[in-house]
Amino acid sequence: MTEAIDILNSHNIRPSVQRIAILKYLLEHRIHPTVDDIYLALNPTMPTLSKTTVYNVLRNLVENGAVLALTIDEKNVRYDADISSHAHFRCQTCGELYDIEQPAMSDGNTSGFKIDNVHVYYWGKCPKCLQKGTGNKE
Amino acid sequence: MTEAIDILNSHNIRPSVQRIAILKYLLEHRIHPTVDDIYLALNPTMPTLSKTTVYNVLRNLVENGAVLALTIDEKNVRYDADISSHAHFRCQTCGELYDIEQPAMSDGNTSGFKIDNVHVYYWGKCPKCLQKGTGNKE
DNA sequence: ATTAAAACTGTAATCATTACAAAAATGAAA
DNA sequence: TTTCATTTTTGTAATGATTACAGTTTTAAT
Repeated sequence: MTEAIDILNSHNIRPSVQRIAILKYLLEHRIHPTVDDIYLALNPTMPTLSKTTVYNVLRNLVENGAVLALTIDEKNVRYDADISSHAHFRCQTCGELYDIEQPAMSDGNTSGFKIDNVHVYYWGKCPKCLQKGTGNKE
Repeated sequence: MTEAIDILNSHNIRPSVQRIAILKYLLEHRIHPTVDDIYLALNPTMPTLSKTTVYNVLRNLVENGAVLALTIDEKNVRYDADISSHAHFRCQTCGELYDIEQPAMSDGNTSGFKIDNVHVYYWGKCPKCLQKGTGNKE
């Protein structure tokens, strides 16, 4: 499909081969990958791809609002092609990063500030890990 | 004041000279400083302080919930001794980091997740920069 | 005073990210 | 379809924050 190309065009980013491949990967793998994840995933089919290009392309995508950069992980930045309004949850037990519903909050103009962007990060225990740790006792 | 000592004790962190100094600095300078800010500020009066100690102490404080680690700045982690519920705003024009009111949001148990912690990061234009850029015209 | 545990220090290593300059690709004009 | 300017990509080297580690100092209890 040409969804990646459409997105690039609509954000005024010229659809080069590398940009298409990286955005396409993000669109098809909603796992909030790191730069390394993306590079390692594309490398087999695109051996000439440079990791610098992955960094460059992602910065471009983020600056133009086509992709989100998540700093919920203390080690690496993670990337998300889903730019719709949603929050992120990091399980402190298993480390998994979830998309969760964005809570309703007073947006717009918070006491004199012009707000362009919001990120909501949650930490806690995910349903799977909650179940495991439920021995009924305490 | 012994506020720093009280906080350390209440979080079961032994109040060493370095821990008191670092937490005290955070309490008295609500500027969300970086590790370097803290190290450079304390160094003149504490020449033997090691930057590694600043890292160690801050990790300890954060792990024990005495201090917040903010990842709103893409370069460095910033630290905040105000652990009450509040959000953070980063002005994309002047770079200033503001404390702002935490919006009311559905907390507690968001669809099966046990939530321990929330960070809300806003980006946009602060009141000062909004005024500067108001030429009335468009 | 003795001693074991905890905390601190300085240096070296790690690792993500960026700078940079050369090479390649692109696209418009002739 | 050549020419040329611009954009993009690439690989290497540099940067800079953070961590690992091992030795030293401090602490607190006996």
